[in-house]
Formats: sequence, C-alpha cells, structure tokens
Amino acid sequence: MIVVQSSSAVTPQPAEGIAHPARAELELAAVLHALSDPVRLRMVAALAGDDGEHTCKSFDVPVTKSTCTHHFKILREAGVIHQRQAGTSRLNALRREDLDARFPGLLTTILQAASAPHETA
Amino acid sequence: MIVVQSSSAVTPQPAEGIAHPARAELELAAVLHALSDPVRLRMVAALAGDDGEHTCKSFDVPVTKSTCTHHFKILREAGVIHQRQAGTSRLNALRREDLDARFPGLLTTILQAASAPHETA
DNA sequence: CAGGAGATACGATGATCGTCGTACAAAGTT
DNA sequence: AACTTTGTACGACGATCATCGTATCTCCTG
Repeated sequence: MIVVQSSSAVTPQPAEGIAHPARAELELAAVLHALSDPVRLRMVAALAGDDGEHTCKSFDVPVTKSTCTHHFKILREAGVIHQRQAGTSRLNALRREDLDARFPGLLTTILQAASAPHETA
Repeated sequence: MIVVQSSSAVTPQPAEGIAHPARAELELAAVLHALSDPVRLRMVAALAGDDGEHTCKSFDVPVTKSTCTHHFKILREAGVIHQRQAGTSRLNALRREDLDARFPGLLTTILQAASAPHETA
C-alpha cells in the first residue's frame, strides 16, 4: 500500500470539489463552533497526536460513517482540517500551520484543555 | 397545571438564585460553544476589556434585550461569566480566574484571536 | 403611591445541528 | 467481472439554537 507522492510542488489541489477556506478566511467563530462538539474535538485531538494523515476509518468515535462524514465536512469548512483524496481513502490532516498563523496558540491551548483532567471523556 | 403565583409576593429570588457551575465542572465543549457565537464573543471581549463588572445594558450588540438575556444565560451556564444582582441591574463579570485554572491560556488566546486582524467584526 | 428603568420569563418561529439509514460512487482486490 | 473497502449524497428525524415581541417582575425615584 504505497502512496506515490510527487516530489514536485503538488499545488494545494482543490481536489475536484473538496473546498477549503484560505488561511486569511478562517473565522474564529467557525473554528470554535467546529471544536465545540465532543466528537469533533476527539477527532482533532487524534489528528494532533501524530501530525500525519489519518483516514476517516481510523477514528474511534461512537458514530456511524455518515455522521463522521458530516463532522469532517464541518471541520474542513471551518478550516481546521485538510482533506486529500488518496485512492478510495480520504486522508485528513490538521491545518496546524494555517491555524497557528491565523490564531496563534489557539489550537495548542484548546488541545491542552481537551486533555486536561476531568475532560478526558 | 395552573399555578397562580406571586399574588402575595413571597421570597423573591436573591442573587443566590443565579446558578453557576463550579470551577471543576466547567466543560470545554460548553465553553467553546458559548464563545462560538459572534454576539457572545463580542460580549466577552467587552468584559475582558476592563476587568470590572458590566451591566447588561452596557453592551453594544445588535440584538434586543431578550436575546441579550439569552446569551448571558448561555455564557453563565457555560461558566464563562458570573452574574450578580445589584439593585435592578445585573452585573456581569468574566470568570477569568476559574477559566484560567481549568483551561490555562484558553481565554487569553481566544480573546487575542478575536481581536486579530480581519476578525474585528 | 405611581411611574420608570433594568432585566427576566414565556412563548413562537425559522434555522441549524447531530444523528441515522439507505443508496450510491470510486478504487483496489480476487 | 464480481466483490470488498472506503467514503459520500440524500433525505429524514428530533433537538437545540438565535431571534423576537410581549408580559411580568424588582428596584429606585418623583
């Protein structure tokens, strides 16, 4: 299962219909809303665990596939994650650089808060 | 169930009747949700401006009094603000200490993000 | 006491949300 | 080709939300 990645500048592919907001267009309210759901918070925490890309399947959340897709859409449209197609899978990655540039420290602080005692649910 | 109340005014609700969650009970998701509304974000930013207490009236938000009350309830129940009765007015204050203790840096970071360029709306 | 000011309570309404099931599409695998 | 895997699309549902208008309450002041 080797994914062939081009060595050239891949150009932030729109990937045929997967729309992502530009860095300058990230809205704080949207980001906070995206992170205000326990399921999504868990997803983001998992993504932040190792900065790699995760398939949708690799998340341990108590919802169905449909709901997962829905949550990923919210996260993507808020600019929290980036989605990239790779075969039958869709790889999800945290847009950490963009978020840090736009809202310095926000992501880190929220993830810390999320892993605080009594909040590990 | 029809209750005829207040005909002979008894035991009105003192300031103690306003319920606030304890520090240990603050939930991240609730806080993030409370702050994910532009109007509430503005209110909190105003409260953070000078750490004093603000009456409900003193906020410049484009909603009616009813809606204001609603937003304050959300903020209070999430533990973001503290409300205290003072005469006919209700004084609102940011629960900065509790928030900082529970979610270190969160409030500061969000407020910074809220006052970032392009987000000053 | 009567009136005004500050704020809540109580619907009501239209919008959005979180969840699901089913159906469908694309890319590997056998 | 047929099947499996991975994920989306489309409704649908109950729940919550943000907003408002109006009625009501409490306190202060004339």
